[in-house]
This record gives sequence, structure tokens and C-alpha cells, in this order.
Amino acid sequence: MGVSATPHTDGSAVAPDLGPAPRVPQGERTRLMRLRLMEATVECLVELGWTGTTTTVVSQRAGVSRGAQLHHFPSKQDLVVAAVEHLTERRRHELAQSAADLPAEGRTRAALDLIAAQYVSPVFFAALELWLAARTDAVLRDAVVPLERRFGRDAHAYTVALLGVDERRGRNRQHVQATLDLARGLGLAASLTDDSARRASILDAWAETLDRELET
Amino acid sequence: MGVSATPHTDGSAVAPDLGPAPRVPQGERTRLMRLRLMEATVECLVELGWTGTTTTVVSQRAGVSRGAQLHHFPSKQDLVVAAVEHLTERRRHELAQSAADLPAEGRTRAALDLIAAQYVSPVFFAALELWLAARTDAVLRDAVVPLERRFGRDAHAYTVALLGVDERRGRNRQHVQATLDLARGLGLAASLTDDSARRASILDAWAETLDRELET
DNA sequence: TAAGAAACCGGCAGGCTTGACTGTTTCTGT
DNA sequence: ACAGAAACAGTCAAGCCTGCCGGTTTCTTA
Repeated sequence: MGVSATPHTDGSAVAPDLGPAPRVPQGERTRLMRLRLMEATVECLVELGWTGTTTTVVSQRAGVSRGAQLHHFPSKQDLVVAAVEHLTERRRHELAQSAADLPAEGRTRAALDLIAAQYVSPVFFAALELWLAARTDAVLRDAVVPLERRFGRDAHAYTVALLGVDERRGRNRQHVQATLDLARGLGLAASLTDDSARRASILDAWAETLDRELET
Repeated sequence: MGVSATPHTDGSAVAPDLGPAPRVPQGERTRLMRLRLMEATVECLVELGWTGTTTTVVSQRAGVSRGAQLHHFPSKQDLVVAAVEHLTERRRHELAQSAADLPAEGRTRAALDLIAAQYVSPVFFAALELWLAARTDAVLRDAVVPLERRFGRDAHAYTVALLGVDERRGRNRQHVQATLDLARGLGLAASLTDDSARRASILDAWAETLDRELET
């Protein structure tokens, strides 16, 4: 670049004194940079879909130069795989965090709302984009499958706890799994059109059914 | 392409006589050409995903020149939207066709297998790719939403008939919808890993539940 | 404080996708 | 049979995405 490419090298008094140098450890800066890139990737997945999530757009949104981006994630695969891991961690975190205090009355229905909420969130939509992309991308698939398996186990355990059931009794295990798969199906439907009324109605009925079918 | 680009213009006796000229009406040829392109699009969606479904690949797979392709579908949007409509028609057709003779004994369980089969098929995976792509593509969304709505209605009616329930009674309507959403969720899971055993187990329990919960 | 390593920058080339364009062939209506 | 329209073929340019590169700045370690 020909024109004044290095504003911070000339010691003129133009720039105001920014006080003491930031003094941020390198390791921390690296962590933050990677985090920003992964977050931006997830945001792009939610808003632009898999196709719209290009490395250029991600770097712009993250406020990171392409050079820095490629320094931390040499290839797009590296970036996306890291984002998957990050996203899974976020999902697990949101899962655990939403284990709020449930009312004793109508506990099942309230629990279903918590569970369903996990599957109509932007985070789930991002995961959905990755899921579908992994279907036809071997590298991504190898990264997604084990993570999703682990998340599935967590979600199962979480649901068991939330509903307060003994999954060794009767068909309880199947009912819990069905609940999760139902929530996934509802989330998928919600990704295209808002059908919260329909969803609520279905969950109402399902809560009653669960209360009858679960063996205590 | 300077070398002998027109083998069918020289009247030499090399080519065997193919009998009377094909004599295929133009309208029919157009229909077939469009059909081949749409089918190829669906195949690409299943095997390569949305990202891998490029116009070039589609035309190659369909055995159609790029010129002809662009004649019938001026833009990729046109092609994909047509493919969505075609796919929806295929899904509805497969739906109706699978209304085979169900055994009286264990009718519910058999019906669930038929329904679930609709959601673990390549056709569903193609629809899934379109669904997700439509989430972040306004034009595609406007094409997909009404079609999916219609298909949803058909699927509902079909399930009602298959299970032989009166959807006006009690929670029957919700149970039928839950069944379809569950099937969607199961199909989504099946797109990444084969979990037919798990699925069968869940459907076993679901069938028993339905038999108890549906009001006759 | 000085040397080396890590982080960071922005431009660039290669490959790919899309859709437009110019001819050529085949069909249809008269 | 003939003229016009439709179908078909193959190529090209513009735009985008990815990953690489040389050079610069900032941090760490000795």
C-alpha cells in the first residue's frame, strides 16, 4: 500500500495518549481471538446458513483480518470444526443452566417447555446447519458425530433428572428418548415457520400422556 | 472445437439405421427434459447436499447441456423451486402409495413403520436440504413454505386414516401431530447416523402409548 | 534491553459457479 | 414444403471463495 499504511509508527502527537499499554497476556489474546472467530461463525450459521458462512464474512464479522484468521485456523475446516466444538459446549451449558426451579404442580409440562426451548433456539439452528452439512462432508461428519453423541447423552440424563424418572423401569427410557426426538422434530418445524401455538398444544397433550405413561 | 463436431450431418453409412426418426412430440420432450433436470437436482441434494448441488453438476448428471438447462431454467432459483415442487409431489405420491394392507393385529405399530419410513428416505433428506436452505433464503422460503404446509396437511390426513382415529375426539389431533413431529425428529437423527435399533425401540413404546391414549 | 517467536496484516492467484451469448438443429403450423 | 419458433449446444466473462505469501508489529524470554 502506498499511502500512510502505518499510522502507529510515526510518533507525532496526533493520537491521544491511550494510557498504559493494554498489557494483555498473549495466551489470553489468542483465546479471545479464537473465541471471537468461533462466535462469529455460529452467528453466521444462524443468520446466513451454511452456504452464506464464508471465511471472509466470518472474519469481517469477527473484526479480524484475514491474515490473523488464517493464522489461527489454517483452513475453513479447522474453523468450522472448532466452532462445532464450541457450539456443543454452549449447548451443554445452556442445558445445564436452564435446570431452574420447577414448580411441583405441572412439573412435567414445565419441564417439557425447558426441553423444547433448547430446540427452538438460534443455537440449535446453527447446530442444524452443521448437522446437515456434516451429512455429506466426511471430515465434518467425523467431528460432529462424536460431539453430538455426547450431547445426546447429556440431554438424555438432563431430561431424566428434570422429569424425575427412573429410566430403568418399564418403557421410561423410550419415553424420554421419544420426548427428545419429538422436541427435535418440533424444533425443525420451528426453523421455517413460527408455530408456537401448535407446539404448545402438542406439548400439553404430551405432558398429560407422560404423566400417565411414566412408571414411578 | 474444430474437429468433426457434427457426426449426424454426414450421411455416410457408418451409423446403423435407427429406423424411423424418434418422432417425439416437442411438448413431451420438454416435459422429459425438465423432469430429468429436476430428478438430477434431487439426486444431487441427497448425495452432495445443498452446497454440492451446483448447476454444472446437475446438468452433467442429467446428461443435459448447459445451454439446454439454461433454456428451461434460466436461473438456479427456477431450477430449485421446480425441484421442490416436483419433490413434494413425489413425497405425496409415496405417501399415498404406501397405504398398503395393514394387519389388524398390531396395526398401530405397522402404521408407525410406514410413517417413519417416509422420514428416513432419501427423498426426505433432499427435502431437508431444501428446508434448511429455505430458512435463510427468502425466495426459496416463499416457495417451500406453502408446499410444505400442503404436504403437512396431507401427511396428517394420511396418518389419521392409517391409524383409524377420529381426530375430533379428545387429544387425538395432538397425538397424531406429535406422531408426525416425532417421525421428523427421528428422520433427522437418521440422516447422520444409522440408529434403526433405537428408532424401532422408541416406536414400539410409542405404539403402545398411542393404543392407550387414542380415544376411539 | 535485545533476540527470537508468535501474532497480525492485507494483497494475490487459482479454482469454481453462475448466467449470458452466439450459433445450430429440430419441431410445428400453414 | 417452408417459415418461424422452440429446443439445444458449447463457450466466455464476471464474481466469489479459499488458502498462501511476504512483510510488519507485539509479546516473551534471556
